[in-house]
Amino acid sequence: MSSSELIIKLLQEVGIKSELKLSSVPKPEMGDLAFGCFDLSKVQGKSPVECAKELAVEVDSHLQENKTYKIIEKAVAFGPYVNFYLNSGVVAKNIITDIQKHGKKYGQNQTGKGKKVLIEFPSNNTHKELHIGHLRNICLGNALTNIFRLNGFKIKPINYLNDFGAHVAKCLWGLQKFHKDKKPPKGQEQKWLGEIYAEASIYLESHPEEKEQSFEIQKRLEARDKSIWPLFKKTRQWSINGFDKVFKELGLKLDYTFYEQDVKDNGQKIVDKLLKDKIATIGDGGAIILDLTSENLDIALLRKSNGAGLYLTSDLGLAVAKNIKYKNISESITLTGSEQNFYFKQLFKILELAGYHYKMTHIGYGLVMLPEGKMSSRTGKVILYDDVRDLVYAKVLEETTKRHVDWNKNKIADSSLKIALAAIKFEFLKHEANKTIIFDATMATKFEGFTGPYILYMVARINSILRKAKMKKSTPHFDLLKEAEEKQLILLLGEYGGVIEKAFDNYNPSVLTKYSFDVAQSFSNFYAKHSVLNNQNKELIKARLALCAVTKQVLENCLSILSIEPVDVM
RNA sequence: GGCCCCGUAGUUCAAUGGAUAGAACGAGAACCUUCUAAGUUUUAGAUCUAGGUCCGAUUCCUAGCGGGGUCACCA
Repeated sequence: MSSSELIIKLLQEVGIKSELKLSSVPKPEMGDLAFGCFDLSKVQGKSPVECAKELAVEVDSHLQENKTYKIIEKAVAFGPYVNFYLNSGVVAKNIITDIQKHGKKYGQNQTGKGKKVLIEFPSNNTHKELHIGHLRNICLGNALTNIFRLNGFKIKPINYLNDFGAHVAKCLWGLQKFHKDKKPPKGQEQKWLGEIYAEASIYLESHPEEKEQSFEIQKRLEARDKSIWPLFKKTRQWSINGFDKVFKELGLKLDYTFYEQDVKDNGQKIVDKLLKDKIATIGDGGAIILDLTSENLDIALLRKSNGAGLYLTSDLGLAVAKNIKYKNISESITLTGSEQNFYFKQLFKILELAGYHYKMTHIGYGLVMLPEGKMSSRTGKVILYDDVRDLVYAKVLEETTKRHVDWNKNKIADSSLKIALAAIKFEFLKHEANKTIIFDATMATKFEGFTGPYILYMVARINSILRKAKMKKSTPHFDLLKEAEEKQLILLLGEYGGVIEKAFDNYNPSVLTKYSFDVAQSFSNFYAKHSVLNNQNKELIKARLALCAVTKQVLENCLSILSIEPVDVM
């Protein structure tokens, strides 16, 4: 039983019936856990301060009589709160042995046992660039996948590659018009296509009279016409190969990938059915629409007047495909930028009207903006993932080379890449999901303070201590861990399970970046004030080594959720 | 204009309706004969405005101001 569960039990025993929630305490000298007497004051009709005073006395005397609560030392009233002081030794023993026992599985729960969840991301487009918006998407998706898994869900990360829309036609049109006999640089095929797409897109904006040619290509594409199909297949594969490389680098492991060209026709069938059932109607100019104004969702366009499908058409087909591939889905999550929030409200409503009733969740994360404004491929103001990685990597490489003159080139490169990816991922995960990020390159190349490298550095320092310690493993005397910094660190390690639940409840991995930083900082405080190895007391060294090892375990668990790989030395 | 999201130190971000609003970067001042200075200590510095609900509001409600997104043949 955890210390907070025990306190709740204790409060129940003295007859508290209101909702029992404990909170943390602002300063360590004021105790370790607090119970606010606000609800109680309403029930008893006294002021919260008065209630706390009486309750503290009652609880404290109950404590002294009852020997089952040796983890709780005393209860003291502070204003409207009753604060509980925990016994350092018992707390240390409980938490440290719990972490030692469960290791990588420490803090997991079974909330989602038996439930199958799909999470769909990054849902990017072939023939287009991969920019830092996609990077945020992948970082969030990876972390959410891990968070769901730790909460007991069976979660399947799936991708939906949009390989069949107008963007493909635009790119192929540009390729034929401006680059007909050119070959892409080797290994850069995907990037090359993305550049051509941007070029064609900009060109067509200022030459609308030529748009017809791109529509023409799209028609041939949808008809799988022989004049365009081989070029489509070849370039599509370039994109897919390019994405796979990035996905692998970022640690994204997909369970399955759906392609728009495979699902679009099924989407058209659903539109036909909705029309037949008189749910959808024919609107202005002969397009097929669905009036959702009564739901405050305006009008959704299901099929163009020329018969061609839209993004929405394909998304209906995707739902069909998902339910064929995966049975008994309890929840389907889609992760996109927040500019699609409205679109997904419409889509989910239409799917409901079409007879789909599992839980559908759209997570719309905030846009990634540049200090000078919104990213836009039309004006060429886009920061590509590759460029950010190269920039951060170059900076880490410089630092690592300076610090480790004795390392060989491969070791420096390998370590630098891991640190660079840690810096990037952490940077993109530390903001709350629904908030806009203003991406500043100078911030991303700083590796101090609330950053990924700071966490890795603490893990590396712990590794260094553990390497130097040559002690036999034995059960330490946890009573020896009584310094304030030790106690604070241990209590923080005990909160890990609750943090995983919170991240899950809010679909928000940022609480984990914050928590891992708190743990790393708390360890750093301990490290600065107390030496682990330079000590007369062998038993104290053993106990502190155990604390170091479990701190490392919790930090590595956090990093693993964030899909960040630690380094042994840095 | 309708709808959605956001407004907190110079900057980037925290804070289940609760104790003195926390960090990081930047600026100023310290600390490497001491387990890795990518570290630690320390000084200055903030809740957009006006109402309301509440014992108590950064948090909830209303209005306004400011920023972003979105609103049928785009993805």
